[in-house]
Amino acid sequence: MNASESAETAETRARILAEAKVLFSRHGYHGLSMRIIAQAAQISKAGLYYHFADKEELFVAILTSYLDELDVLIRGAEAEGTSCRTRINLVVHRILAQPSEQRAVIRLASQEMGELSEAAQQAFHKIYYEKFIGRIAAILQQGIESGELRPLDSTVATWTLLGMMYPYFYPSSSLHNASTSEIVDQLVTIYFDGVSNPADKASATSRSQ
Amino acid sequence: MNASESAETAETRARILAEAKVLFSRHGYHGLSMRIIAQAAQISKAGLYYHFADKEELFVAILTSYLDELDVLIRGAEAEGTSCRTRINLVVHRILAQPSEQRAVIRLASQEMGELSEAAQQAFHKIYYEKFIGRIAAILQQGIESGELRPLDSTVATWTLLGMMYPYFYPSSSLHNASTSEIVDQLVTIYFDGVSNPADKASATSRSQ
DNA sequence: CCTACCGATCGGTAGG
DNA sequence: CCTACCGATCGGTAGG
Repeated sequence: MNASESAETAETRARILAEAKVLFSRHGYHGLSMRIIAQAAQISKAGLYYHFADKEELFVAILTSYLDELDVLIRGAEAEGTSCRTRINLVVHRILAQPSEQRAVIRLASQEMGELSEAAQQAFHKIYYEKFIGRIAAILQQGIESGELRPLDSTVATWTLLGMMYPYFYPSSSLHNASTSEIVDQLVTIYFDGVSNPADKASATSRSQ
Repeated sequence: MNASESAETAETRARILAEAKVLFSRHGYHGLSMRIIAQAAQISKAGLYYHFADKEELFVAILTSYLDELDVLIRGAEAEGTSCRTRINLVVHRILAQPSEQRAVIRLASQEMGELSEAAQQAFHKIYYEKFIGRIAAILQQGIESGELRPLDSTVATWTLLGMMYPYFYPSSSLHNASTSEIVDQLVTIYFDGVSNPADKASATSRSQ
């Protein structure tokens, strides 16, 4: 009977996390109250506090759980891809293939990190870099070292790539319905080849300005 | 005396807008209270409501005032630049040359638009596209039509460019101290030429995957 | 003693 | 523009 009680507990906890993830992504940290979360998870507010010590702990649980998913996703892409470009291509395609509530957590993290306590901020910042940012940067750095990419600052290269994905991290954008594989291809191609027409001389001229 | 009263009123209003802009950028719409804004602007909370009907009106005033700045900035770049690339280059350089509190308003707008009332949302969305997004898209569309850019979706091209700038729209990022002209050059070059090494065959191979 | 909560209410603060 | 407040709701906790 203990086992079934624990299973119910885990189920409730998972339901809270799932509901809160969607709502936090939509309204931000301060824009969402514990009352609303409790309502959505069909539980009392006090019940919420049985599972999570406070609002911050619940919020951080959402972020870290998603980072674990990203960790798996990136490991898979690293293993399957051979070149820097194929690996990045796989990572971008797979992240943008996720349901928008999932990938919206990336924006949520960078957006609301500053609202957390100093301790939570530092702890989260660490795993954020270990499991996500640092991994992307490492793939790009390898590409720079192997000569596959031009010699540029890997930090700039990383943030530029993540930035390009950013518009797709919003929950209710018109872009989402359209985030098909073709659009993702366009995005990755812009990153790796740029938007200039190679057959055009004007772009090469204006480039030196 | 009316004139001097108006001048003082305008001064107070400007002080409120300046303080609130910084604080909203740091804490988001719901993360900042009218009490804190009043404190920062050295005014009573009721005094705040003398100048702005409610929180939303103050918030929207910050956004629209910045959009007017962007309007001037983009007009200037359109007039000075000749090619698509030079014009975009000017726009990006000038936006990222602004103090971080200024350009942070762009992120603030896209981030918190959903928290506004339906009416404010629609009104703001309109001028947001008229003065900013639509203008960038038009410059890129010209580049596509003239053959300077590859034939791609101008919406995707626009959001990709804005996304690349996004990391620099955060107020307290380590990237800001480093947003020198050189880094902006790297960013624009990635956009127009991509990150791949032209002398490398592997990137061309993996591209067709 | 445990678990998985509930109804009610705490001290403070929100926008107005 | 201020002092003095309001209805409601905030995050969090009491005993059972």
